[in-house]
Amino acid sequence: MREDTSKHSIDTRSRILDAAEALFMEHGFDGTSMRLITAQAGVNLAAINYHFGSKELLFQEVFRRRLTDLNRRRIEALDALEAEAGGAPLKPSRIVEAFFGTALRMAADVEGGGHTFMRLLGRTYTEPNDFVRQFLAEEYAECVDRFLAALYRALPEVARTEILWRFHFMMGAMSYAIAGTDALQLLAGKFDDEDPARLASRLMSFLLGGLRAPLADPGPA
Amino acid sequence: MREDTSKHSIDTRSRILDAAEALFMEHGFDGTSMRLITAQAGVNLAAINYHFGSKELLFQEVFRRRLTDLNRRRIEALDALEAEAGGAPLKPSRIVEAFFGTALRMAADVEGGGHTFMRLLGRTYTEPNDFVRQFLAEEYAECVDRFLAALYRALPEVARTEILWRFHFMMGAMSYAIAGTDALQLLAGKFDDEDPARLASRLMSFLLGGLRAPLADPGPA
DNA sequence: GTATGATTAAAACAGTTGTTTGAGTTTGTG
DNA sequence: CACAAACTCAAACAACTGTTTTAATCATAC
Repeated sequence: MREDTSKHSIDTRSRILDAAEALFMEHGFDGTSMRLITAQAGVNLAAINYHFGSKELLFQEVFRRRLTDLNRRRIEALDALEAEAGGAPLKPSRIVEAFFGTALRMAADVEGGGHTFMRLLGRTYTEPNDFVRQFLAEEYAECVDRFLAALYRALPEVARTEILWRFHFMMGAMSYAIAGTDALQLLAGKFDDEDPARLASRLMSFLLGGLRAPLADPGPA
Repeated sequence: MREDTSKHSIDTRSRILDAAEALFMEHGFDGTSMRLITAQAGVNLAAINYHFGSKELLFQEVFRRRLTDLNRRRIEALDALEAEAGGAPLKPSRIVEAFFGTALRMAADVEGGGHTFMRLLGRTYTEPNDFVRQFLAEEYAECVDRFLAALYRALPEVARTEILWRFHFMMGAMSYAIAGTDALQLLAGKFDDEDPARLASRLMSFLLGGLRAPLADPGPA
């Protein structure tokens, strides 16, 4: 519950956060018990409720400590693009790169924990828990609004609904790509080595291809 | 545990399966209790263990009764394509249409339960439970092998690793698109009405755009 | 050193989990 | 009708859930 205090406790806090991040990623929210987290972190069971208040609040803190950073960096990248363009509309591919490239760079950081977190994030997009969805939506709101506005301006001739859908599809491809590479080995066998580093460039060209694809036939009304 | 028997029990069985399908979709495997399922199905708590053996086996049966059908239809569509081509290599877009279009048509069937199931399936790709992943991988193996082989033959000049990745990305975009339309409202507000019917054509043109995108720069080795 | 507050520790809390039991009811067959 | 199998039911099982409590330990300022 405390904000932050002596060095004694900040160690316990971050040990809990690290263990929780890895375990939530592996087993989901409902599948991860407090006893599992505290055992892996090497702290007492009551420490979670003492430091975070509840399991839900711990979960939110696991996200907040990284997601705030991620979305801030995304917005900074967009700011830089707009400053560079000086009022002129941006290239859609640059916008997409700013949003997804930033995330993919975080996912490539294995030692710092960014990789684990991005896998957790990818899975959490489809988490069934209500409070998780609402929390994520709030945490994303500002960043998504900024990027959608930029895309609307960059593609004035395209219906906004279509841009929304494409953005949605791109989110899905990225989430799944990050969350699923070593999770569900549906395409078993052939993925293994050397690849994670090149995931970013592969995914990015796929996303841009999808973004640039001709709009679908509206079909029979 | 029984294979199938009197009309008394097949009603109980399918009532359980229907309730479980909807609840697993809404709350996930760990988040759905047996008491919740049996209450919604209007049957006794012990009925699940009696008819299916365990919660895990019920979960698998929820998938098997629809997934077997889906993948069989996919393979039939591919068979039809190959018969029509008579030995000539297929157009990649036709292959992709056979795989994803079949799924999207199932997802468009709201009354028959296909919609609910496909949303469940989309979420389950990133389910953290071990037995779920292994079960899905087995259930998909034959179908995925057939379609990958077809894509390899249709795109002989493209490295197989690249095809694998693109297939992976396409799976992600579709899963997320189906599972997430009314789940995580990250792109809140603007999706609502009239759209679900046109999801298929929108997604398909996005997927094909991604599939046709120029290959990524291999980058620094 | 002693007092003060922050942190940790072990134990217990009430509630929920999936599963099993054993008696009851229904169903189909001779 | 009688018999046996299939099925349903309420109750209980032990194990586990997140949380709280109470006492012990630690760090720090006076």
